Amino acid sequence: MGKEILANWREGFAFRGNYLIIQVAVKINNLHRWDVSVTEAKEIQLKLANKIVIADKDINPQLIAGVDISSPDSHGMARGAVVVLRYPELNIVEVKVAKSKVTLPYIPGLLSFRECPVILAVCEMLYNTPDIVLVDGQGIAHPRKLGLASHLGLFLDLPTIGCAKSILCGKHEPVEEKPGSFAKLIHNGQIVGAALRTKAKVKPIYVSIGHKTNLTMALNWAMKCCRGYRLPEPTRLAHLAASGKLSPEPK
DNA sequence: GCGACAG
DNA sequence: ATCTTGTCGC
Repeated sequence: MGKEILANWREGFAFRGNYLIIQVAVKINNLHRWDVSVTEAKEIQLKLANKIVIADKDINPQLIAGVDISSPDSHGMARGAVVVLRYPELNIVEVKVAKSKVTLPYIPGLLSFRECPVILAVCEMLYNTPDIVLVDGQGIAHPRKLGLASHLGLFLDLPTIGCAKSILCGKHEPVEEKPGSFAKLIHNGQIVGAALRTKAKVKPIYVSIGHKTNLTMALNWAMKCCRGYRLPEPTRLAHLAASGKLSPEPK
């Protein structure tokens, strides 16, 4: 691994095209040897979190994307998927799927180091540039304010929204049953996101700012991308694509 | 010290 | 994330 690349990663300026060779190091019970300790990875997150931009104005998206990765197979290969939909119809404009080697184990709080390379690799294949990207994971609703959606947003330099299926940190009051209802997610006395009821009688999803968005936008666009399922179409379809259940060709 | 813990 | 069939309800 080039020191330059690592240095750039540390500063949050890893170059597009080079991120695949970035190896972020994590040492876990002496089972693995990596290049950066857990402590260092957390310090990197704190630095990157300072670069997150909160949008002051909304946007009128024409293209909304969703990203996800499959769980790695026995060889550590995972499929990354990105689906681009046209808004408001939500019809498929582009689907890309690509396999990458996953090098890090899953560690709560460090998910982005595991998934970013896979997702960035597939996003590099995109012909279209989405206006917003919905991500299957937290944004700033994270112990160090740098969930997958935020980390990805910095690398893509695009507005991102975290749409997680469960809580990483924070608490909230019960959410009304009516779709569109939400309850603020509070962590350390701060509003870090919200539990959003996307569908009646189904558990809420957890929405938070990724990058270049704000909570109002995040809730609004996540909700407007829902079509009768618990998950918004972009991440729902990306999940299907990653698990090989959606043709990697435009319909 | 103990539990919690995105995917 | 994953192991897993049918089934109850809108």
